[in-house]
Amino acid sequence: MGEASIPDATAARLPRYLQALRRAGQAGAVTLSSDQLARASGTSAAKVRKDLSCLGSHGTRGVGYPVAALAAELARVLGLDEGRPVVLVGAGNLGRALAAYGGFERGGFRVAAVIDADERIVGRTIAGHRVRSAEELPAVLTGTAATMAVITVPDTAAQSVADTLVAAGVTAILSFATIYLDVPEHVRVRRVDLATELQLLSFYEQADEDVPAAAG
Amino acid sequence: MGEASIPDATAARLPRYLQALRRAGQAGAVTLSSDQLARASGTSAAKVRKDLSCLGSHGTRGVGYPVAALAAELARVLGLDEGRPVVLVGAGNLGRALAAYGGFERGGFRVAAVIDADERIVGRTIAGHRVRSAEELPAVLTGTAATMAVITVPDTAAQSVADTLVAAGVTAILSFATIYLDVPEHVRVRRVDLATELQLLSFYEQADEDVPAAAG
DNA sequence: GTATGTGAAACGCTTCACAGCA
DNA sequence: TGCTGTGAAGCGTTTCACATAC
Repeated sequence: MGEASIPDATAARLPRYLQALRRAGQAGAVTLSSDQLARASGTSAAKVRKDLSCLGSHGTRGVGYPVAALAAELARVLGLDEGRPVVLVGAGNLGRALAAYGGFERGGFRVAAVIDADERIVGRTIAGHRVRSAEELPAVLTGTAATMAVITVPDTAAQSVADTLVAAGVTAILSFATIYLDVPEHVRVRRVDLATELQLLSFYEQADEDVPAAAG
Repeated sequence: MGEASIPDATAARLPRYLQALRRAGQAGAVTLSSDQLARASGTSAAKVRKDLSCLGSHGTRGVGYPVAALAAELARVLGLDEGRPVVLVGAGNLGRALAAYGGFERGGFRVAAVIDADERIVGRTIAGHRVRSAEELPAVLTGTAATMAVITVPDTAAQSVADTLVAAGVTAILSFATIYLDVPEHVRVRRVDLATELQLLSFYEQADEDVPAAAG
Protein backbone atom coordinates (compact mmCIF):
# COMPACT_ATOMS: atom_id res chain seq x y z
CA MET A 1 0.00 0.00 0.00
CA GLY A 2 1.21 3.45 0.89
CA GLU A 3 2.48 4.89 4.18
CA ALA A 4 1.95 2.04 6.65
CA SER A 5 3.77 3.81 9.45
CA ILE A 6 6.45 6.40 8.95
CA PRO A 7 9.42 6.53 11.37
CA ASP A 8 9.92 9.81 13.24
CA ALA A 9 13.31 10.41 11.70
CA THR A 10 11.81 10.02 8.23
CA ALA A 11 8.81 12.25 8.98
CA ALA A 12 11.14 15.00 10.14
CA ARG A 13 12.81 14.99 6.72
CA LEU A 14 9.69 14.98 4.55
CA PRO A 15 9.15 18.76 4.70
CA ARG A 16 12.71 19.30 3.54
CA TYR A 17 12.20 16.99 0.58
CA LEU A 18 9.03 18.83 -0.33
CA GLN A 19 10.79 22.18 -0.21
CA ALA A 20 13.68 20.93 -2.33
CA LEU A 21 11.31 19.38 -4.87
CA ARG A 22 9.25 22.56 -5.23
CA ARG A 23 12.38 24.60 -5.75
CA ALA A 24 13.71 22.14 -8.32
CA GLY A 25 10.33 22.15 -10.08
CA GLN A 26 10.34 25.93 -10.34
CA ALA A 27 13.84 25.69 -11.77
CA GLY A 28 12.48 23.42 -14.50
CA ALA A 29 13.60 20.02 -13.26
CA VAL A 30 11.35 17.11 -14.27
CA THR A 31 13.10 14.30 -12.41
CA LEU A 32 15.61 14.23 -9.57
CA SER A 33 17.90 11.39 -8.51
CA SER A 34 18.18 10.44 -4.86
CA ASP A 35 21.65 11.94 -4.93
CA GLN A 36 20.44 15.27 -6.27
CA LEU A 37 17.56 15.38 -3.81
CA ALA A 38 19.93 14.56 -0.96
CA ARG A 39 22.22 17.42 -1.93
CA ALA A 40 19.30 19.86 -2.12
CA SER A 41 17.91 18.84 1.25
CA GLY A 42 21.10 18.28 3.18
CA THR A 43 20.89 14.55 3.75
CA SER A 44 22.29 11.41 2.11
CA ALA A 45 21.16 9.51 -0.97
CA ALA A 46 20.60 6.34 1.05
CA LYS A 47 18.33 8.18 3.47
CA VAL A 48 16.34 9.69 0.63
CA ARG A 49 15.71 6.29 -0.92
CA LYS A 50 14.78 4.63 2.37
CA ASP A 51 12.56 7.54 3.35
CA LEU A 52 10.72 7.70 0.06
CA SER A 53 10.23 3.95 -0.04
CA CYS A 54 7.94 4.42 2.99
CA LEU A 55 5.53 6.29 0.73
CA GLY A 56 5.55 3.56 -1.90
CA SER A 57 7.58 3.22 -5.06
CA HIS A 58 7.43 6.52 -6.88
CA GLY A 59 10.84 6.48 -8.51
CA THR A 60 12.00 4.95 -11.76
CA ARG A 61 15.20 2.94 -11.77
CA GLY A 62 17.82 4.44 -14.01
CA VAL A 63 15.96 7.77 -14.08
CA GLY A 64 15.04 9.12 -10.65
CA TYR A 65 11.96 10.58 -8.97
CA PRO A 66 9.30 12.62 -10.81
CA VAL A 67 9.45 16.10 -9.25
CA ALA A 68 5.82 17.17 -9.64
CA ALA A 69 4.20 13.86 -8.69
CA LEU A 70 6.42 13.32 -5.68
CA ALA A 71 5.84 16.88 -4.43
CA ALA A 72 2.09 16.34 -4.69
CA GLU A 73 2.37 13.04 -2.85
CA LEU A 74 4.42 14.62 -0.06
CA ALA A 75 1.97 17.50 0.28
CA ARG A 76 -0.81 14.94 0.63
CA VAL A 77 1.04 12.89 3.24
CA LEU A 78 1.85 16.06 5.19
CA GLY A 79 -1.79 17.12 5.12
CA LEU A 80 -1.17 20.28 3.08
CA ASP A 81 -3.70 19.66 0.34
CA GLU A 82 -5.55 22.87 1.12
CA GLY A 83 -4.23 25.90 2.98
CA ARG A 84 -4.56 24.71 6.55
CA PRO A 85 -5.65 27.38 9.03
CA VAL A 86 -3.13 28.46 11.66
CA VAL A 87 -3.74 30.91 14.50
CA LEU A 88 -0.93 33.25 15.51
CA VAL A 89 -0.96 34.21 19.19
CA GLY A 90 1.31 37.12 20.05
CA ALA A 91 1.65 40.12 17.74
CA GLY A 92 4.84 41.54 19.23
CA ASN A 93 8.08 41.99 17.32
CA LEU A 94 8.52 38.32 16.59
CA GLY A 95 4.87 37.60 15.77
CA ARG A 96 4.72 40.49 13.34
CA ALA A 97 7.99 39.43 11.73
CA LEU A 98 6.76 35.87 11.24
CA ALA A 99 3.48 37.08 9.77
CA ALA A 100 5.34 39.31 7.33
CA TYR A 101 8.02 36.70 6.64
CA GLY A 102 5.75 34.70 4.33
CA GLY A 103 6.68 31.37 5.87
CA PHE A 104 3.07 30.44 6.50
CA GLU A 105 1.91 30.82 2.91
CA ARG A 106 5.12 29.37 1.50
CA GLY A 107 4.61 26.31 3.68
CA GLY A 108 1.04 25.80 2.51
CA PHE A 109 -0.73 27.34 5.49
CA ARG A 110 -3.23 30.13 5.96
CA VAL A 111 -3.12 32.63 8.81
CA ALA A 112 -6.66 32.33 10.13
CA ALA A 113 -6.30 34.95 12.87
CA VAL A 114 -3.82 37.05 14.83
CA ILE A 115 -4.33 37.47 18.57
CA ASP A 116 -2.66 39.65 21.20
CA ALA A 117 -3.35 40.51 24.82
CA ASP A 118 -1.98 44.05 24.55
CA GLU A 119 -4.92 46.42 24.06
CA ARG A 120 -2.65 48.92 22.31
CA ILE A 121 -2.04 46.39 19.56
CA VAL A 122 -5.57 45.00 19.30
CA GLY A 123 -7.32 46.48 16.30
CA ARG A 124 -4.19 47.08 14.26
CA THR A 125 -3.83 45.30 10.96
CA ILE A 126 -0.95 42.84 10.55
CA ALA A 127 -0.37 40.90 7.36
CA GLY A 128 -3.95 41.65 6.35
CA HIS A 129 -5.45 40.58 9.66
CA ARG A 130 -7.04 42.75 12.29
CA VAL A 131 -5.42 41.81 15.61
CA ARG A 132 -8.03 40.45 17.99
CA SER A 133 -8.02 40.43 21.77
CA ALA A 134 -7.15 37.49 24.01
CA GLU A 135 -10.77 37.18 25.13
CA GLU A 136 -11.77 36.39 21.56
CA LEU A 137 -9.36 33.45 21.35
CA PRO A 138 -11.84 30.63 22.07
CA ALA A 139 -14.44 32.09 19.73
CA VAL A 140 -11.85 32.62 17.01
CA LEU A 141 -10.64 29.04 17.26
CA THR A 142 -14.16 27.70 17.02
CA GLY A 143 -14.97 30.01 14.14
CA THR A 144 -11.89 29.19 12.08
CA ALA A 145 -11.78 25.49 12.96
CA ALA A 146 -8.02 25.91 13.39
CA THR A 147 -6.22 23.10 15.21
CA MET A 148 -2.73 24.53 14.78
CA ALA A 149 -1.29 27.55 16.54
CA VAL A 150 1.96 29.51 16.76
CA ILE A 151 2.83 31.08 20.12
CA THR A 152 5.12 34.12 20.21
CA VAL A 153 4.04 35.57 23.58
CA PRO A 154 6.46 36.15 26.50
CA ASP A 155 7.44 33.12 28.61
CA THR A 156 5.27 34.25 31.49
CA ALA A 157 2.12 34.04 29.38
CA ALA A 158 3.01 31.02 27.26
CA GLN A 159 1.65 28.25 29.50
CA SER A 160 -1.65 30.01 30.05
CA VAL A 161 -2.04 30.64 26.32
CA ALA A 162 -1.25 26.98 25.64
CA ASP A 163 -3.90 25.89 28.14
CA THR A 164 -6.49 28.08 26.43
CA LEU A 165 -5.52 26.78 23.01
CA VAL A 166 -5.71 23.16 24.09
CA ALA A 167 -9.08 23.72 25.77
CA ALA A 168 -10.37 25.13 22.49
CA GLY A 169 -9.27 22.09 20.51
CA VAL A 170 -5.78 22.95 19.29
CA THR A 171 -3.64 19.81 18.92
CA ALA A 172 -0.44 21.20 17.40
CA ILE A 173 1.59 24.10 18.75
CA LEU A 174 4.74 25.77 17.48
CA SER A 175 6.18 27.68 20.42
CA PHE A 176 8.87 30.36 20.47
CA ALA A 177 8.80 30.53 24.26
CA THR A 178 11.87 29.21 26.07
CA ILE A 179 9.93 27.30 28.74
CA TYR A 180 8.78 23.74 28.28
CA LEU A 181 5.00 23.71 27.82
CA ASP A 182 2.97 21.21 29.81
CA VAL A 183 0.23 19.84 27.56
CA PRO A 184 -1.89 16.68 27.32
CA GLU A 185 -0.39 13.71 25.55
CA HIS A 186 -2.44 14.13 22.39
CA VAL A 187 -1.05 17.62 21.77
CA ARG A 188 2.18 17.98 19.80
CA VAL A 189 4.51 20.84 20.65
CA ARG A 190 7.57 21.94 18.78
CA ARG A 191 9.84 24.59 20.22
CA VAL A 192 12.03 27.01 18.36
CA ASP A 193 14.55 28.82 20.50
CA LEU A 194 17.28 31.13 19.24
CA ALA A 195 19.35 30.90 22.43
CA THR A 196 19.33 27.10 22.46
CA GLU A 197 20.41 26.90 18.84
CA LEU A 198 23.23 29.37 19.34
CA GLN A 199 24.43 27.59 22.46
CA LEU A 200 24.56 24.28 20.63
CA LEU A 201 26.60 25.89 17.86
CA SER A 202 28.84 27.39 20.50
CA PHE A 203 29.41 23.96 22.00
CA TYR A 204 30.49 22.45 18.71
CA GLU A 205 32.80 25.37 17.98
CA GLN A 206 34.49 24.87 21.32
CA ALA A 207 34.63 21.10 20.86
CA ASP A 208 36.21 21.51 17.42
CA GLU A 209 38.86 23.81 18.87
CA ASP A 210 39.74 21.28 21.56
CA VAL A 211 40.14 18.48 19.01
CA PRO A 212 41.50 20.19 15.89
CA ALA A 213 43.04 16.96 14.57
CA ALA A 214 39.66 15.53 13.57
CA ALA A 215 40.09 16.20 9.86
CA GLY A 216 43.78 15.26 9.88
CA MET B 1 38.44 13.94 34.06
CA GLY B 2 35.54 15.68 32.45
CA GLU B 3 33.82 15.54 29.08
CA ALA B 4 35.77 12.89 27.18
CA SER B 5 33.44 13.01 24.19
CA ILE B 6 29.81 14.04 24.35
CA PRO B 7 27.26 12.29 22.08
CA ASP B 8 25.33 14.53 19.69
CA ALA B 9 22.00 13.72 21.29
CA THR B 10 23.35 14.71 24.68
CA ALA B 11 24.94 17.92 23.40
CA ALA B 12 21.62 18.96 21.90
CA ARG B 13 20.01 18.77 25.34
CA LEU B 14 22.68 20.65 27.31
CA PRO B 15 21.33 24.12 26.45
CA ARG B 16 17.90 23.07 27.69
CA TYR B 17 19.34 21.87 30.98
CA LEU B 18 21.19 25.14 31.38
CA GLN B 19 18.03 27.14 30.75
CA ALA B 20 16.03 25.07 33.21
CA LEU B 21 18.73 25.34 35.87
CA ARG B 22 18.99 29.12 35.52
CA ARG B 23 15.24 29.46 35.83
CA ALA B 24 15.16 27.18 38.87
CA GLY B 25 18.02 29.12 40.42
CA GLN B 26 16.18 32.40 39.97
CA ALA B 27 13.18 30.77 41.64
CA GLY B 28 15.34 29.99 44.66
CA ALA B 29 16.08 26.30 44.09
CA VAL B 30 19.41 25.08 45.48
CA THR B 31 19.31 21.49 44.26
CA LEU B 32 17.28 19.69 41.61
CA SER B 33 16.72 15.96 41.22
CA SER B 34 17.06 14.35 37.82
CA ASP B 35 13.30 13.97 37.80
CA GLN B 36 12.68 17.66 38.46
CA LEU B 37 15.26 18.69 35.87
CA ALA B 38 13.70 16.32 33.36
CA ARG B 39 10.28 17.85 33.90
CA ALA B 40 11.64 21.39 33.49
CA SER B 41 13.48 20.56 30.30
CA GLY B 42 11.02 18.20 28.68
CA THR B 43 13.03 14.99 28.75
CA SER B 44 13.28 11.92 31.01
CA ALA B 45 15.09 11.40 34.31
CA ALA B 46 17.19 8.59 32.86
CA LYS B 47 18.38 10.82 30.04
CA VAL B 48 19.26 13.60 32.46
CA ARG B 49 21.41 11.29 34.56
CA LYS B 50 23.14 9.72 31.56
CA ASP B 51 23.72 13.10 29.96
CA LEU B 52 25.13 14.73 33.07
CA SER B 53 27.36 11.76 33.80
CA CYS B 54 29.25 12.71 30.62
CA LEU B 55 30.38 15.89 32.39
CA GLY B 56 31.59 14.02 35.46
CA SER B 57 29.86 13.31 38.72
CA HIS B 58 28.29 16.54 39.91
CA GLY B 59 25.26 15.16 41.71
CA THR B 60 24.85 13.90 45.27
CA ARG B 61 23.03 10.60 45.80
CA GLY B 62 19.91 11.02 47.82
CA VAL B 63 19.89 14.79 47.20
CA GLY B 64 20.20 15.78 43.56
CA TYR B 65 22.25 18.22 41.49
CA PRO B 66 23.52 21.59 42.78
CA VAL B 67 21.77 24.21 40.65
CA ALA B 68 24.41 26.95 40.65
CA ALA B 69 27.47 24.73 40.24
CA LEU B 70 25.91 22.65 37.48
CA ALA B 71 24.76 25.74 35.59
CA ALA B 72 28.28 27.14 35.74
CA GLU B 73 29.71 23.85 34.55
CA LEU B 74 27.26 23.70 31.64
CA ALA B 75 28.03 27.29 30.64
CA ARG B 76 31.72 26.38 30.62
CA VAL B 77 31.19 23.26 28.53
CA LEU B 78 29.04 25.22 26.08
CA GLY B 79 31.71 27.89 25.78
CA LEU B 80 29.56 30.67 27.22
CA ASP B 81 31.96 31.89 29.87
CA GLU B 82 32.07 35.38 28.46
CA GLY B 83 29.51 36.99 26.15
CA ARG B 84 30.54 35.46 22.88
CA PRO B 85 30.32 37.80 19.88
CA VAL B 86 27.72 37.03 17.20
CA VAL B 87 27.21 38.89 13.94
CA LEU B 88 23.66 39.35 12.64
CA VAL B 89 23.40 39.49 8.85
CA GLY B 90 20.05 40.72 7.57
CA ALA B 91 18.19 43.56 9.29
CA GLY B 92 14.79 42.96 7.74
CA ASN B 93 11.65 42.13 9.69
CA LEU B 94 13.00 38.92 11.13
CA GLY B 95 16.49 40.20 11.88
CA ARG B 96 15.12 43.22 13.72
CA ALA B 97 12.70 41.03 15.67
CA LEU B 98 15.46 38.66 16.73
CA ALA B 99 17.68 41.54 17.80
CA ALA B 100 14.86 43.01 19.88
CA TYR B 101 13.75 39.61 21.17
CA GLY B 102 16.59 39.41 23.68
CA GLY B 103 17.47 35.84 22.83
CA PHE B 104 21.10 36.69 22.21
CA GLU B 105 21.76 38.23 25.61
CA ARG B 106 19.60 35.69 27.42
CA GLY B 107 21.62 32.94 25.81
CA GLY B 108 24.93 34.44 26.88
CA PHE B 109 25.87 36.06 23.58
CA ARG B 110 26.72 39.57 22.49
CA VAL B 111 25.56 41.12 19.22
CA ALA B 112 28.85 42.31 17.80
CA ALA B 113 27.43 43.88 14.65
CA VAL B 114 24.33 44.11 12.46
CA ILE B 115 24.74 44.01 8.68
CA ASP B 116 22.35 44.57 5.77
CA ALA B 117 22.71 44.97 2.03
CA ASP B 118 19.79 47.39 1.69
CA GLU B 119 21.18 50.93 1.57
CA ARG B 120 17.90 52.29 2.95
CA ILE B 121 18.47 50.33 6.16
CA VAL B 122 22.21 50.90 6.50
CA GLY B 123 22.89 53.60 9.07
CA ARG B 124 19.78 52.98 11.14
CA THR B 125 20.17 51.88 14.72
CA ILE B 126 18.84 48.46 15.71
CA ALA B 127 19.15 47.10 19.24
CA GLY B 128 21.83 49.67 19.91
CA HIS B 129 23.82 48.89 16.77
CA ARG B 130 24.28 51.01 13.70
CA VAL B 131 23.45 48.82 10.71
CA ARG B 132 26.50 48.46 8.49
CA SER B 133 26.67 47.72 4.78
CA ALA B 134 27.46 44.38 3.20
CA GLU B 135 30.80 45.65 1.95
CA GLU B 136 31.90 46.13 5.54
CA LEU B 137 31.23 42.49 6.43
CA PRO B 138 34.79 41.13 6.12
CA ALA B 139 36.24 44.08 8.03
CA VAL B 140 33.58 43.78 10.73
CA LEU B 141 34.28 40.09 11.21
CA THR B 142 37.99 40.69 11.50
CA GLY B 143 37.48 43.60 13.87
CA THR B 144 35.07 41.80 16.19
CA ALA B 145 36.80 38.41 16.04
CA ALA B 146 33.32 36.88 15.75
CA THR B 147 33.19 33.28 14.56
CA MET B 148 29.42 32.89 14.91
CA ALA B 149 26.78 34.46 12.67
CA VAL B 150 23.02 34.52 12.27
CA ILE B 151 21.65 34.82 8.72
CA THR B 152 18.19 36.30 8.16
CA VAL B 153 18.59 37.42 4.55
CA PRO B 154 16.34 36.22 1.68
CA ASP B 155 17.04 32.75 0.26
CA THR B 156 18.51 34.23 -2.90
CA ALA B 157 21.27 35.96 -0.95
CA ALA B 158 21.86 33.34 1.73
CA GLN B 159 24.50 31.22 -0.02
CA SER B 160 26.55 34.21 -1.05
CA VAL B 161 26.41 35.62 2.48
CA ALA B 162 27.45 32.24 3.86
CA ASP B 163 30.41 32.13 1.47
CA THR B 164 31.55 35.55 2.62
CA LEU B 165 31.16 34.62 6.27
CA VAL B 166 33.14 31.41 5.85
CA ALA B 167 35.88 33.19 3.94
CA ALA B 168 36.18 35.64 6.84
CA GLY B 169 36.61 32.88 9.38
CA VAL B 170 33.08 32.17 10.62
CA THR B 171 32.69 28.52 11.66
CA ALA B 172 29.15 28.45 13.07
CA ILE B 173 26.04 29.71 11.29
CA LEU B 174 22.43 29.85 12.38
CA SER B 175 20.38 30.24 9.22
CA PHE B 176 16.74 31.21 8.82
CA ALA B 177 16.89 30.69 5.06
CA THR B 178 14.94 27.75 3.68
CA ILE B 179 17.67 26.56 1.34
CA TYR B 180 20.40 24.15 2.38
CA LEU B 181 23.67 26.03 2.64
CA ASP B 182 26.75 24.51 1.05
CA VAL B 183 29.69 25.06 3.39
CA PRO B 184 33.08 23.43 4.10
CA GLU B 185 33.12 20.48 6.47
CA HIS B 186 34.56 22.42 9.39
CA VAL B 187 31.63 24.87 9.40
CA ARG B 188 28.53 24.00 11.44
CA VAL B 189 25.16 25.17 10.18
CA ARG B 190 21.85 24.97 11.98
CA ARG B 191 18.67 25.85 10.16
CA VAL B 192 15.50 27.22 11.66
CA ASP B 193 12.52 27.14 9.35
CA LEU B 194 8.97 28.07 10.28
CA ALA B 195 7.41 26.28 7.31
CA THR B 196 9.26 23.02 7.97
CA GLU B 197 8.24 22.98 11.63
CA LEU B 198 4.61 23.64 10.80
CA GLN B 199 4.58 20.98 8.11
CA LEU B 200 5.95 18.41 10.52
CA LEU B 201 3.25 19.32 13.05
CA SER B 202 0.69 19.04 10.27
CA PHE B 203 1.92 15.55 9.45
CA TYR B 204 1.53 14.33 13.02
CA GLU B 205 -1.93 15.87 13.30
CA GLN B 206 -3.00 14.04 10.19
CA ALA B 207 -1.36 10.81 11.34
CA ASP B 208 -3.10 11.05 14.72
CA GLU B 209 -6.45 11.50 12.99
CA ASP B 210 -5.90 8.40 10.87
CA VAL B 211 -5.03 6.28 13.91
CA PRO B 212 -7.15 7.69 16.74
CA ALA B 213 -7.00 4.45 18.74
CA ALA B 214 -3.39 5.05 19.77
CA ALA B 215 -4.19 6.16 23.32
CA GLY B 216 -6.84 3.49 23.92
C1' DG C 1 24.92 1.79 -17.95
C1' DT C 2 22.30 4.02 -14.39
C1' DA C 3 19.64 4.68 -10.38
C1' DT C 4 15.96 2.68 -7.42
C1' DG C 5 14.36 -0.43 -3.72
C1' DT C 6 15.63 -3.26 0.17
C1' DG C 7 17.43 -6.84 3.27
C1' DA C 8 21.22 -7.09 6.56
C1' DA C 9 24.86 -5.25 9.25
C1' DA C 10 26.56 -1.52 12.04
C1' DC C 11 25.81 2.16 14.88
C1' DG C 12 23.99 5.23 18.38
C1' DC C 13 20.46 6.37 21.52
C1' DT C 14 17.11 5.30 25.02
C1' DT C 15 15.33 2.61 28.58
C1' DC C 16 15.74 -0.53 32.19
C1' DA C 17 17.25 -2.20 36.45
C1' DC C 18 19.98 -2.02 40.21
C1' DA C 19 24.35 -1.40 42.71
C1' DG C 20 26.39 2.29 45.40
C1' DC C 21 26.41 6.12 48.28
C1' DA C 22 24.54 10.01 51.27
C1' DT D 1 15.08 5.70 52.53
C1' DG D 2 16.14 8.46 48.32
C1' DC D 3 18.51 9.56 44.37
C1' DT D 4 22.66 9.22 41.60
C1' DG D 5 25.69 6.68 38.45
C1' DT D 6 26.10 2.96 35.16
C1' DG D 7 26.44 -1.59 32.83
C1' DA D 8 23.37 -4.16 29.85
C1' DA D 9 19.44 -4.88 27.15
C1' DG D 10 16.27 -3.07 23.73
C1' DC D 11 15.09 -0.21 19.98
C1' DG D 12 15.33 2.87 16.11
C1' DT D 13 18.22 4.92 12.63
C1' DT D 14 21.84 4.95 9.39
C1' DT D 15 24.86 2.80 6.31
C1' DC D 16 26.20 -0.70 3.26
C1' DA D 17 25.85 -3.61 -0.66
C1' DC D 18 23.55 -5.49 -4.30
C1' DA D 19 19.65 -7.51 -6.74
C1' DT D 20 16.27 -5.40 -9.69
C1' DA D 21 14.38 -2.69 -13.17
C1' DC D 22 14.50 0.81 -16.79
